Formats: sequence, C-alpha cells, structure tokens
Amino acid sequence: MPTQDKNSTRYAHRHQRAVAAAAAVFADKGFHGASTRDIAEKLGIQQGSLYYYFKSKEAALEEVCLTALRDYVSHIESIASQPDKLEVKLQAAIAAHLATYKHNNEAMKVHNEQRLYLPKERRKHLNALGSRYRQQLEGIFCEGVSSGQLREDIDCHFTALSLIGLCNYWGIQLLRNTPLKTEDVTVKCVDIMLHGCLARRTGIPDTDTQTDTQVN
Amino acid sequence: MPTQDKNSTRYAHRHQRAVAAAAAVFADKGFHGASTRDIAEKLGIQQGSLYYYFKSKEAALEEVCLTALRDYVSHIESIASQPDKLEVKLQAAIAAHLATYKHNNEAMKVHNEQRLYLPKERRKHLNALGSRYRQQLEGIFCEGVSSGQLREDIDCHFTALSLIGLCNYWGIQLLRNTPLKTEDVTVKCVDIMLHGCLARRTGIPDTDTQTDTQVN
DNA sequence: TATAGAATCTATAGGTTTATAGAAAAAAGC
DNA sequence: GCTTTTTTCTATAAACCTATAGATTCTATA
Repeated sequence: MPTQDKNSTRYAHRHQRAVAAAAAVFADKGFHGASTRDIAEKLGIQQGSLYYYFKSKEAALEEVCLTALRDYVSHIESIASQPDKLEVKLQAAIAAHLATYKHNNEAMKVHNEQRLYLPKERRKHLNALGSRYRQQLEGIFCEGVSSGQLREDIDCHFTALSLIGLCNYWGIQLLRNTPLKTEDVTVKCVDIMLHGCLARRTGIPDTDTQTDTQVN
Repeated sequence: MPTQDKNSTRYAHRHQRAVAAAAAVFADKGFHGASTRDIAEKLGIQQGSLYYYFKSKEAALEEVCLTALRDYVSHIESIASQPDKLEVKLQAAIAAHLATYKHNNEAMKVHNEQRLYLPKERRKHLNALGSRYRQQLEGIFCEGVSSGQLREDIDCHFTALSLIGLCNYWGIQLLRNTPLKTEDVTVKCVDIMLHGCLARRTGIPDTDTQTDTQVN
C-alpha cells in the first residue's frame, strides 16, 4: 500500500522496474512457466516481497502487456496523423513497429504470446488498445487507396492485419537474432508490402544486405 | 509397455488419440498452463494412465510438434518437386500451409507457440524438419527468380521467411475465427506476396469477400 | 473358457506454486 | 534523534503437479 503522493516518483520507479523484470521472465519462460520466485530473483528481492508491487501474478501479466501496447499505439497514432505521403507513413509505421520490439522487446513479445492466458475480463482494455492500433493502420491503407496511391482492389482490413502479422514475425526474429538489422528488415518489409515479388519493374534496389538468418 | 506387433494398430490408434488430446489442451492452455490431468480428462482416462502413452509431459509436447511438422514438410516437398509454374506452386504452398492449420490446427499452433519450451536437445529433430520446410520454400522463390518470373532483386531467404510469418499469422486467425474462409485467405495472401499493394495495374480482381474479422 | 498381455485404475511420494500475515529493516520527515 | 511510513523479509497455509508402483480390469486368442 504505497502513498502515491510525494513518494509516488520513488514508488513509480521501483514499480516500473518490477514490471520490466516480469516482462523479461515472462518473455523467457512464458506466463505459466515463470514463477513469482523467478521474477523476484531477477529483481533481487524475496518471492513474497513481490506482492508489494503486484496484487497477483495475473495482474503482473496485465501490466506488462499494457505498458507494451501503450507505446505502440501512441506511435502509430502520431504517424497516422501526419500529412505525409503514403509510402513515408507506411515506412514509418513499419519502422516504429519493429523499433518497439527492439526497445520494449520483452514486453511486446509477452503481449503477443501470453496475452490470451489472461481471463477475458482482464483483456478488455488490451483489446481496446489493439483495435486502435489496427484501425490506424487500416486507415493509412484506406487513405492510400482513396488517393490513388494504392490499388483499388485491395482489402484494407486484410492488408493491415497481414502487415501486423509480418511485423510481429520479424519483430520476434529481431529479438532473437542479433546479426539482423532493424533498418534492413524495415526496408524489405516495405518493399514486399508495396511491390510484391512478381517480376515487372525494379522496385528498390537490393543493397545486398543478405539477412544471414538461421532462425527457427 | 505395448507389444508394437500385432496390436500395434490398436496401440497406434489410441496413442494417436492421446497425442491429439495433448495437442488440444496444449493449444488451449499452453504447455506449462496445461496439466497432465487436463489431458487425461480430455481423453477420458485418469491422470496416471496417461503415462502409458507418454514417458513424460515433455515427451508429449515433442510428439505433438513432430506430428504437426511431418505433414507440413511432406506437403511442401511434394509441391516443390512438381514441374508447375511458379504462381501455381506458390498458391499451392500457401494453400497447403493454411490447410495444415485447418486440419492439424491445434498441433501446428502448439508447434509454433510452445516448441521453445522444449530443451534444446529435444528440438533437434524439430529444427531439422523446420529447415527442410524453409529450404523448399526458399527454393521455390529462387527458381522463380532464375526463370525470370520473379524480380531479380528480391532476397529469397527473407521472402520465404516473410511468407512463413504471414501464413502463420493467418493460420492462427483461421483457427480462432470461424467466419474466415481458407480459400479467401489463400487468394489474398498470394496476391499480396506477388503484387504488393502499390497501384499499378489490377492484379487479381477482388471477389468482394470482405474478411469480416474482428480479431485480436 | 482359461490365460497372457494390454490398458487402465488407485494411491502416493516428493516437490513446487501462489498468496497472505506479521515481523523487521530501511528511508523519510520533523 | 525520534517517529512514521515505506519497503522488504520470514514463515507458512493450502493447493496443485509430475511421475511411479502395484493392483485391477479388459481384450484377444488358443
């Protein structure tokens, strides 16, 4: 029971560290595979002490997911609201998505992989944020169609979701794979989404950055 | 300790059912979230009896993953070996990938999401199968480039992995989302991968099958 | 129908887990 | 320096979990 007043800075800081520790452990072992003892250990305190920061293990998971999503959503919203050209926006959106993985990495991973272990009730807020993200992205595509920059016959909803799927995949790879460079991946994702891979005309020249991945 | 001889059919059949039950439970609750009691319950037997079929819970996870991958790999290999045109092959590959999800759904989900909870040693066989899949898919793309059907400047490795990411994403959605039709998703995935979404010339006319997804 | 082997059951050892309560230590305020 | 509040610790209850062992029931076949 912290005061939330003057010392709120102090508490907030410690609390944040606890969330980060939980994120790291959940990302590594999964929600059920991780024990509260693991989290406490990473934090350098005793298992019981953890309950000073979290009401329950489940609450910890919820917090981890929420912190991950907040960044993520605020990024895309600021990108979508700018009056840039479609290609610029898309590039920015993808870059931001992948960057979130790079910085907030564990939390994002936890959100994507463990969120469904939360009871429905606890997922509401999360779903709302997720929808906002999706809508913004979808909006970017719709705008592109209206302005004639994108094909008229694409399904914006489907395309937006596909991009999310693609970015999530590469986000995870970036997290696991040090040699992989965020910028390269971004460029290549943009290229595929915009041009596809059918021969027609050269899109973006390959900078010969072969991604030497030996993943999965 | 079964005989493996005459009764091997009988045992094999029951064993298969046990693997399927494990797949369903793992898919739903995750490896650590699921208990052997849950699996036994789904199978209609007692918790202890499960150990007649599995040496350990971990062994059960391994088997689930293996059964999922075997289908998956044999499919792509037969597709890749056929002398079809690139577009046909790609369509077939995507269709097969998504179909595997539709039929072997739980096992595939478990493979993708829970496999990393297996100790490295146990993952070797799995990794080998995964590599085979990736190589076949990559081969299809490389072939397309050589034959001039695909852009010369794409990174086949990256593209193949991206396709896997995309298909995995939609595979999961198909599993969770009854109104979604496999064929629609297949067509749209092929379309994105080949043509991208930049305006140029109409690719495949949209059959107006708006995917009314409200996923995530 | 008697018997061997397959399939399942019951019971349990030994361990881990979450969450709580009250004591103790650390930090802050005056 | 003394008091109050925050933070951490210790100990523990109650539940659950995996894996094993030995007894029991079922099934097929001679």
